[in-house]
Amino acid sequence: MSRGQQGRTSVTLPPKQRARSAADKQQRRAQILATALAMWDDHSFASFAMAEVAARSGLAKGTLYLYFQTKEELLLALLEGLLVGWFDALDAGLAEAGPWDVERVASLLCAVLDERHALTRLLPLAATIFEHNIPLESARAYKELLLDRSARSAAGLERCLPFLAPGEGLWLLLQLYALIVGLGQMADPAPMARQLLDEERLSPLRVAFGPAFRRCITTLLYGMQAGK
Amino acid sequence: MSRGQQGRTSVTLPPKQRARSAADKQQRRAQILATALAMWDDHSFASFAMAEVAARSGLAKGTLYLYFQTKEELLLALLEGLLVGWFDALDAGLAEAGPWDVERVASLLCAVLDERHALTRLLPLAATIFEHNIPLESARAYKELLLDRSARSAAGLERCLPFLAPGEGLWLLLQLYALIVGLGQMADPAPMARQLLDEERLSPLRVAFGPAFRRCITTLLYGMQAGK
Amino acid sequence: MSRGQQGRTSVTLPPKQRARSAADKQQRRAQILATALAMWDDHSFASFAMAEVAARSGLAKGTLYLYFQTKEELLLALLEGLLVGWFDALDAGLAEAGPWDVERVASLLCAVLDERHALTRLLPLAATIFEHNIPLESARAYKELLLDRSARSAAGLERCLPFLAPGEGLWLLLQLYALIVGLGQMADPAPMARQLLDEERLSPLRVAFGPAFRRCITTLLYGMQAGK
Amino acid sequence: MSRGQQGRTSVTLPPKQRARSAADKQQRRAQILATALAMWDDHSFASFAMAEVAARSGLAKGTLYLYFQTKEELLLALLEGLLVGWFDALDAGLAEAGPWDVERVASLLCAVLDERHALTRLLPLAATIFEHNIPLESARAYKELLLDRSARSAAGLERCLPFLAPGEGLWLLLQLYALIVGLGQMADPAPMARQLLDEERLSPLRVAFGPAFRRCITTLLYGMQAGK
DNA sequence: AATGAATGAGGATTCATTCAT
DNA sequence: TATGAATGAATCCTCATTCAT
Repeated sequence: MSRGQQGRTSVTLPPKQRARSAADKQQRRAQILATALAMWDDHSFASFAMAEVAARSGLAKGTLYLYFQTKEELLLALLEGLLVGWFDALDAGLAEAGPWDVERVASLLCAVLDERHALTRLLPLAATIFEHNIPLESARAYKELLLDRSARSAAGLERCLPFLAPGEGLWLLLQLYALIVGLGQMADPAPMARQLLDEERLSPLRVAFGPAFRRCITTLLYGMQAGK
Repeated sequence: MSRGQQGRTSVTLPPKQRARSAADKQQRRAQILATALAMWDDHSFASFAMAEVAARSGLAKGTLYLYFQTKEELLLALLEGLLVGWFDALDAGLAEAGPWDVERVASLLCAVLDERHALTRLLPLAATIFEHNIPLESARAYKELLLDRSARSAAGLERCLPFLAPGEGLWLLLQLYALIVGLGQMADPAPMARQLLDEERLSPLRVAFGPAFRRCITTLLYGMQAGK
Repeated sequence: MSRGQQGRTSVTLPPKQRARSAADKQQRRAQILATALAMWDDHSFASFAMAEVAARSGLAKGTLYLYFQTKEELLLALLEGLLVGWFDALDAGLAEAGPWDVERVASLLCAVLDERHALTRLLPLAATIFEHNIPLESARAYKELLLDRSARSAAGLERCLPFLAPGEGLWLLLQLYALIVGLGQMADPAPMARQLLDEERLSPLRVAFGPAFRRCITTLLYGMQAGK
Repeated sequence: MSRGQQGRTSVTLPPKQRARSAADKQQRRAQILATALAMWDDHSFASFAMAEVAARSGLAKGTLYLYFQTKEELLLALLEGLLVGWFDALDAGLAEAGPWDVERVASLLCAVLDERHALTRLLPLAATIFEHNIPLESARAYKELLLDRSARSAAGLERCLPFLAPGEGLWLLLQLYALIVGLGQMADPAPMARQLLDEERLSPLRVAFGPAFRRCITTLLYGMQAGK
């Protein structure tokens, strides 16, 4: 009988307790990712330190390396988790009954991202991650996940927005990725940049992610519709 | 006869030769930036090492610091130079006589960026630079440059595209920045990512910057036009 | 049988062997300090390099930073250790039964310092250390240690030398610190200075720390006694 | 006719003007030393930068090296100047008619130092200077100066204080050097140390140079007198 | 004599990763 | 499985000094 079945009601495996069963290990992995997610809010890739992940997880540094081969693999796993959540929410939304118009789709796309602020900071990181040392297999798994889920959601979009030609759903998603990355970066400035933007003179450069994202999406959708 | 009187036609000041006049110094500075620009193609912010800039420039490490106080200041200067060139070309294009339609503006915007591939990799770096140690004044100078030139070009855009309401020119430019950053990141993958995208199965994720950028711009412009 | 059970009699932990227990770590720390102490003999603050400490300790540079946050903290720890030893010896000496006269106290003070030659070179360093980057807390801890131990020893001195008024014990110690620093500097010249002092003509400038210190102390004590 | 005789009333040679005559050169040297003296107040040996001396002098860095072979030689020259002034003042004071008692001599010694605060910060530096690269001849010149002037002043002291045995004058001076160094260091703490000493708890460690120096001298002199 | 651009050795510190326990 | 001490490569930046002009 595994420890996991001994009536332990807590969902979380106490740190420093050995994860013996596969389920325990999965849980530990998830805990590490949860810690990393929380940390990510106030860290850049460079300042995101494995030592701090370990400390915040209540684990030793070496233990992290039992679950993730490198720092990059850990961050990639984090990104995957967020993306899956995002796709799930999007697909669920698109599965609802119509009628769909541009505004409703825009609302859905914004709502789905709204709860996933970390994604806007993590998605641009993907490029940085891939510049570094990650196992080819992890990289391929990520790309395949991205493609498969994109294809599925693209189909949903094409279903809800009849003016989209075949293939335009995927193209729309690619544009969204670009906007998430680009607007995310502008809307989330480093402390010094934020300080500068607080100056009245520079205020026109301020960008609020939510409204800007919505405005972009809407414009894009109307543009695609008009293109017919 | 001094070197200065030899009608030196060469544009490049030989390394290790003292840059005495203001012009010489400007030239040396430009050389360093040119070296940095070339290096930037295969380096991330973290791997971009001052030692390598020096070595590639044929200069000593310390010499770099005569021209740029920090690594960040060097990279910010690089970005500024590219941006200024981009704005100049854009403004020059917009100054030509009309008639302007969406397609012509899109063509201009693409053409202007086409020769400035490095910009798509450097613009997203700005966020990283600002996270690090640069003098507040350098940061402010950059932001003000960005704002001033954006405002000027925005006016040009509003002149050429009558359907743009006041303020929409700047908004359009902000969208462009986001797209440059976002699409740039997707179109310029790290070596490992590129290798993966070469696999047939993942080919739908391939993005060619030029066409994608043009398609986005066109869609956005039609969308803004339709919004009237 | 683990290393820990082998009745390890050696006082020194072999370099590169992991210091696992708290005792091991304390020992490693002490080893580093011992290395630093030996090095200090032929180094100034500026030339005292962490790389050399590491090399001489048979450890990696990074390892030093597991035990001391900065170079300054290491040197401050070295100074603290020497001071504590000095105070301990002084207090032990003063605890012995009297009768105490000036000569006996002078003898004690000299004897106590005699075995701690490094102190005369390290005490003046304190000023330099404090000019640099150390945590405020480390600095305060040092100052409080110095004050507490000084106060305790001052009490001992006042007990043994009845002609000392309350407060004069501490004042005497402050004078001693000044003499240790000042005479220490004169008695321990740099190689070039030593070479010069070897010249017959300059011999009057030679100072032997021990006798000079004793002569100063004696004079001071007689002076304080006469002041009554 | 040298430029120096052309009725130039200013005592100072304008920076960047060539020093042609020997007198001009001497003047330029003196200017550099004056600048260095002013700088020394807020600099340690390490932070005392030749570049700043040059800038403050209105000269180029290279020019300094026409007058002083190394940074250390410059500082040694500065120390020599201060010492000579100190000895001059001391000898002048001792030349006045008696009667001399301990208090009057102490007053003289304090007064003579009082105007030369920089000396208390520079004298301890001598050791550091000699640890570095200075020409042997400069070093010997300094030592001989120190010895000669010490001998002369020692004679003056022995004349004024009849209880001093032959040789005790020089010994007294050596003690003074030690006290200047030692007390100087305690009385002139680095900013962080000063901040700590401002805390009430650590106030007993505060030392005011003037009173402390006087008290020490007095005690020493009474001690030497009593030793008869 | 004056300049100041160029030099380049040198040092502190960080942190992902390993591996002995 | 968990640990965490040890590693060591890697990087930015300083500054006394030189030397071509």
